[in-house]
Amino acid sequence: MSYTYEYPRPSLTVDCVVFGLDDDDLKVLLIQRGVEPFEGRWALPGGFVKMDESLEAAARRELEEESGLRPGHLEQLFTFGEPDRDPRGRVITVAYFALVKLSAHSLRAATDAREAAWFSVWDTPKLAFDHADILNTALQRLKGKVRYQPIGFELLPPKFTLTQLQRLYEVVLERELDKRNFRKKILAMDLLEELDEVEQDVSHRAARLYRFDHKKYRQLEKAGFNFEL
Amino acid sequence: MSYTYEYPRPSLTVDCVVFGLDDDDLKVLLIQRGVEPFEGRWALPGGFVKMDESLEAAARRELEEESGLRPGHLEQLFTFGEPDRDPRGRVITVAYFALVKLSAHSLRAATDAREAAWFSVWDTPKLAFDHADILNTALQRLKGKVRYQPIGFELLPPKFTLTQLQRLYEVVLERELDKRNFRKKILAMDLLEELDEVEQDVSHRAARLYRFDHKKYRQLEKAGFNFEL
DNA sequence: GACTCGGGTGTGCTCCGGACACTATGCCGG
DNA sequence: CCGGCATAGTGTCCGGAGCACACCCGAGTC
Repeated sequence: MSYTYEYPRPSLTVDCVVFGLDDDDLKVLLIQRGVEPFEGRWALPGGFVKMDESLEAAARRELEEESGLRPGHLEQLFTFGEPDRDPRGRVITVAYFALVKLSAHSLRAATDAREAAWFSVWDTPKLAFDHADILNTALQRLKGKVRYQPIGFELLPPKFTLTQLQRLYEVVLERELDKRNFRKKILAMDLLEELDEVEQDVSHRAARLYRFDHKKYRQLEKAGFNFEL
Repeated sequence: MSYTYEYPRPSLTVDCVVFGLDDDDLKVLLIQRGVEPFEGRWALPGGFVKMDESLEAAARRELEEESGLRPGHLEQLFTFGEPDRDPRGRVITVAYFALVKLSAHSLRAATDAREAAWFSVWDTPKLAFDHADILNTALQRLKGKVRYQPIGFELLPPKFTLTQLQRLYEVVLERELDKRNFRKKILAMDLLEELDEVEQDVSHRAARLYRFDHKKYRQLEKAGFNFEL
């Protein structure tokens, strides 16, 4: 089966930049390419868009196929379409930006035998295509967005301590925050549910656990409230 | 000449949402379609991407061809790719968002005889395809972006009064601002060059003219300064 | 020369953000 | 059992920014 058109057409792919948080390290999911071009190189997970699926559905599908992950947050990032970005010819890629709770998932072997692994975003191997640009763009987006939308919670386990939350912001924003001011501010928003539980298995005083209240956030959002840290 | 591929491929277009400011009204550029589908309907300017041009270049080219405009600001907005968004088949469109100084340009007749015209963004005719969604997305982007990046100046003539500038923000943000606070804030940024000129042909006291100092802005930007209104 | 229409200016109060250091609690090891 | 250690958890003060507010100015018109 083949397809013929009057004018040439580019290929269309999606690529996903998936972030996860591992204690004090921000990780990105990469897969090792099993075919040319860039065979053996690490790259962002992604692939071709099917003719009857939406772009976002394609991103979810590729991510599921290549890593087994189902992200808690997924949004379109940017479309990369420089004519020479792929040596095989004109390929446009719609990049997506995703967050997963690293604690909750273990990586499944990719279906097509390529390896998938988490890398620190500050120390990635050389990437295929223009994927370094894409990763960079995603990092900027994360940095910008985390401050005025409560998406950071998608990186943490459902129950977390305030210190974990603060660490998350410190890692993403690349600067230290004052503990008291941070707690004051985040608690004042009244978006965290204080649980009757504390963390387990620590060799010091255990911290209280909190949960993010999605329902309350949606209510406040409707009422014109703006999350801002 | 025809082109044959092993797998089906979508078509790729760009569409531009071009905003201009006409006194107290925010305008968007639309063109009237001369061919099916949606013949006679108004739509965003745009067209197919050539195989050897970048996405942004395609946006600029289409805009120039269909209206003669060269925008002062152009950035990628979002990529729309729902499978059914175009009745002719699968068409992905990369939407761009542009600002022009309406004062400086007159609309050239479109080369392909379709009509181009400015419409108030609050009162547009029914648009072709999903262009109403695209316009909406662009409006949100403009609203969000104008507050923390000095792109609003691209909508004003090179020399403008503070009242004009304030009106611009009021129109875009859809709320009134306090005159004194606005002036205090914008002047405190030290980004406006006060000229030795005043506006002409007004039947009341003439207001002083200012110019935006791009060079100074780039300096401050490098030094970590954040525009914010 | 009086009127009209926007232009242009300063102050005080309030609230928010940021700097800052000590006590509390639980575990561990000696 | 007691002391040490590691992190949890908490309140105050100060300065600057945001906001509300009202009057005189200058130019053109009639």
